[in-house]
Amino acid sequence: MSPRRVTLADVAKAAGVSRPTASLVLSGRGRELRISQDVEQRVLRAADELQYRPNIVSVGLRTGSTRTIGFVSDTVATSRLAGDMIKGALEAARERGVMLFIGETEGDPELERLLLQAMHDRQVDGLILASMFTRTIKVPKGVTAAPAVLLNALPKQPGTLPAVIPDEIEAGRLAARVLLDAGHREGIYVIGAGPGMRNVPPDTVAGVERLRGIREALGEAGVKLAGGRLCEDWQPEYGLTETRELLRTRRPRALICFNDRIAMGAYQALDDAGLKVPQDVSVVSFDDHPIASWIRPKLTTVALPHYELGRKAVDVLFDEIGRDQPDPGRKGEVHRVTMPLRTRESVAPPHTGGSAG
Amino acid sequence: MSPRRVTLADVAKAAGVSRPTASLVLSGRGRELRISQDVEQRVLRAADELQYRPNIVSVGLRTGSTRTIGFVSDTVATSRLAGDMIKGALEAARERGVMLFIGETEGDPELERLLLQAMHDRQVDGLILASMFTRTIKVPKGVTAAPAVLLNALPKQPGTLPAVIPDEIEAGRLAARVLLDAGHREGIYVIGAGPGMRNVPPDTVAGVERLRGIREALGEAGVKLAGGRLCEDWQPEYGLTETRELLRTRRPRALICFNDRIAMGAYQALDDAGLKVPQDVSVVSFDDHPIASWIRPKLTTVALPHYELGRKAVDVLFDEIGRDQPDPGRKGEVHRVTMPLRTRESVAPPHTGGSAG
DNA sequence: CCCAATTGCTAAATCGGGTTAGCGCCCGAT
DNA sequence: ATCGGGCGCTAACCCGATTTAGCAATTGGG
Repeated sequence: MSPRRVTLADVAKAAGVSRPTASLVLSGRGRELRISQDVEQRVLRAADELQYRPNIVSVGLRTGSTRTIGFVSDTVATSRLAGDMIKGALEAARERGVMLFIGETEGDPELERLLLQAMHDRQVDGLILASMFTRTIKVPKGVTAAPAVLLNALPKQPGTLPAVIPDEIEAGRLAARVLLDAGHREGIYVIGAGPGMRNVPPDTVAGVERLRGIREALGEAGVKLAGGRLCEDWQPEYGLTETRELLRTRRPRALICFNDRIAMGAYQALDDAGLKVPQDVSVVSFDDHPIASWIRPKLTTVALPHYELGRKAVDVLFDEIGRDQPDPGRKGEVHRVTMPLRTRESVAPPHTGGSAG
Repeated sequence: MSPRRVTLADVAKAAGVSRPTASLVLSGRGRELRISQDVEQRVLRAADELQYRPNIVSVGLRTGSTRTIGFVSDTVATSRLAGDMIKGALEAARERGVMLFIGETEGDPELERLLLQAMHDRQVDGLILASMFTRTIKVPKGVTAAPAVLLNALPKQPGTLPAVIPDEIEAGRLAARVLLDAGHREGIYVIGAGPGMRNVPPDTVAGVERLRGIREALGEAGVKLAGGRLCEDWQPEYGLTETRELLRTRRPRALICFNDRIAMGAYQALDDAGLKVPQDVSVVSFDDHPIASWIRPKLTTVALPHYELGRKAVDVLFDEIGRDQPDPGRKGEVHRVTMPLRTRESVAPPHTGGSAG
C-alpha cells in the first residue's frame, strides 16, 4: 500500500554517513559535536530530498517523550462548551507540536482507571483531567505516573494537583454590577440558586461562587437581593417552573439566572405572564451558550471562557512537565480564568416600560 | 517521580525465565510453542503480581500497530453534534482497545497536511476524516499512507475512500410522511431550501438529499409542495426572516424546516404573526439539536444520528484495516446510517385550530 | 621525528518488546 | 552404544531512533 517510510538509515546512506552522524546533524547538535560543514550539508540535503520525518514512536521509546498528552473528561458530548474547551487545548497543543488523546469516563471510575492505564501504556507526557461543569473531584490514583492538571475542576484534597477553573466569583460580581450600572436597586431576584448561600445545588462550584460574587457586589452597593429560587437542575424546564412560581407572588424588576438554559425557561415564563424583556424585567445570565444569542431579545450573559480554559490547561501542564523536581510549594496552584461579559439586549434601566414598579 | 514502569524483563526475572519465554506466554502463544505448564504459571503469576502492562510504544515500534487511530475533523466546536460523533467513535474505539487522536483543521489545507503528517509520524493504524456538516470534500493527498474513512462527507472523486453519511434522502421522505400521516395535503412549505431542486445552498449534501426525499414522498402521495424559501445560512435569524417573508403573502398549514435552528426562527415568526404551533401550523424539522426539545411546543424532528455515525466510521475503518490487499471492487463503498424520527409536539392534523384554512 | 591534543566521525549500547532459528536434554529405537 | 527426534527453552536479531564512548586521522609543539 504505502511505500515504506523513509528512516534515518535511508538518509544516512544517501548522505554517505553513519546513522548516528545523521541523527546528530538533524537534531541540531552537529555543531557542538564538530560535524563538518560538508557532511552537515549532505545530510540536510538528503533528508530534505527524501522527505525524511522522524518516527515519533521510535523517539518515544528511546527518549521517553511521545509528544502526546491525554485529555480525559467525564463527557465530551454535553454541549458545545465541551467542544470549545477541547478546541482550546488542541490549538495550544498544536503550537507545541503535541497531539491529544481524547478519552471519556462517563463518570465511571472503572472506565476512568482503564482509560488512564491505556494512556500511560502509550507513554503520554502528561494528562489533563477535565470536567464539563465546574466541580470538586476526587483525584483518581492512576494519575500520579505523569504530570497532570485538573481542568474545570478542583481537587477534593486541595494542593494535590494544579487546577484551572473559570473565575466564577468575579463573574457573579460582574453580573450584579451590570444590573447596578443599569440603575437597578430593587426587585433583583436570582433563579437557579439562592437567595441564601445554603440554597445551592450540591457539588457545583459555579453555584456557590456565582452566588457569593453576586451577594458581595450587591452588598458593597448597599443593595439587597429581593429573593431567589433554587432549581433542581439547571435546565430550561426548571427555569420555566421556578420563574412562573416566583411570578405568582412577586413582581421582579431584574433576574439573575444561573445559566442561559434557565434564562431561556425564564423568558418563557415572563412571556406567558405578559412581561417584556428588558422593558419590564431585565435578565442577566451566565455561560454564553449559543442559545443566548438565539433567543429574543438576545441575552446579556457572563461567558464561560471554555476556549481559554482549554488553552490554559495545556500551558499549566507544560509548566508542570518542564519542572523536573516537583516544587512542593506551588504544587496545587489554582489558576482562575476571567469570565468576560457579553453585553446584548436583555438589560435596561428600571421603569422604562409603561407600568411602574 | 514515578517508580519506573514494570517491563517484560522484570517479569521474566521474577519468573526465573528468559524474556522471550515470558513474551510467548503472555502473548498466548505459549501453548502452541510447548511452554510447560509450570513455566506458564510462574510467568502469569509474576506478571500479575508486578502488575505488568506492555508498553504500547514499544509494541508499536516492533509490530507497526500502535492501537491508535486519528480523528481529523474540520471543526470540533461547532455544536454538540460534533461531540456526539466523537463520542460514538470513542466508544467504538474503546471496545477495540484503541485510542483516538483528535485533530482539527479549521478548513485550512496546510493545517490539515501538518496534522495528517503528525498522525503518521505517530504511526496511527488508520484515519477518520470527519466533516461537521455533510458535504463533498477533496480527499487530501496525505491520507494514502494508512487506511482511511470519510465521516459525514463524500469524496469529490467517488470510489477513492469509503464514506459514512446519514441517510438524508430517507430522512426527507420521513419528514414528508409525518405530515402526510397527520392528514396534510395542502399548504406545505419548505424553509431553508427549495421548492425547486436548484434552490439549495452549495456543497451541502443535506440540502439536496433532504429536498429530494421530501419531493419524492410527497409526489408518491400525489401532493405538491406549495412553495419554499431558500435560506442563505441555516441559522435562526434566516429562519425568522424567510418565514416572516413567506407569511406576508401565504398562509401555510405546515412547514418543513431544513434544520432545528431554522425552525427556531420560524417559531418566532409564527408567534409574531399570532399563529399557534401546531394548531394553526405544523412544523417538522431535521437534526434533533438540543434546542428541539427546549422550544415550546417541543419540535418533531428527524435526528442526525451523530453518535451512530461515529461508531459506524470506526467499524468501517477496522474493516478496512483488517482487509490486507485493498479489494478494488468495494473500495469506495458509501454507508448510509438511518436518521430516526423524534416525534414530539409540533405536528397536528390540519383544521384543528379555530380558524379554517 | 615523536608524542599529545584536537578534530571528525562511527561502533555499540539502549529503549521494551516480538520473532526466528537453534541449542541442549531426554527419550526410544536400532 | 549411537543415532534420531521431539520437547522446552533461550540466544540473537529486529523495529527506528538517541547517546556515550572511543577510534582514526590530522595538527601542533618540543
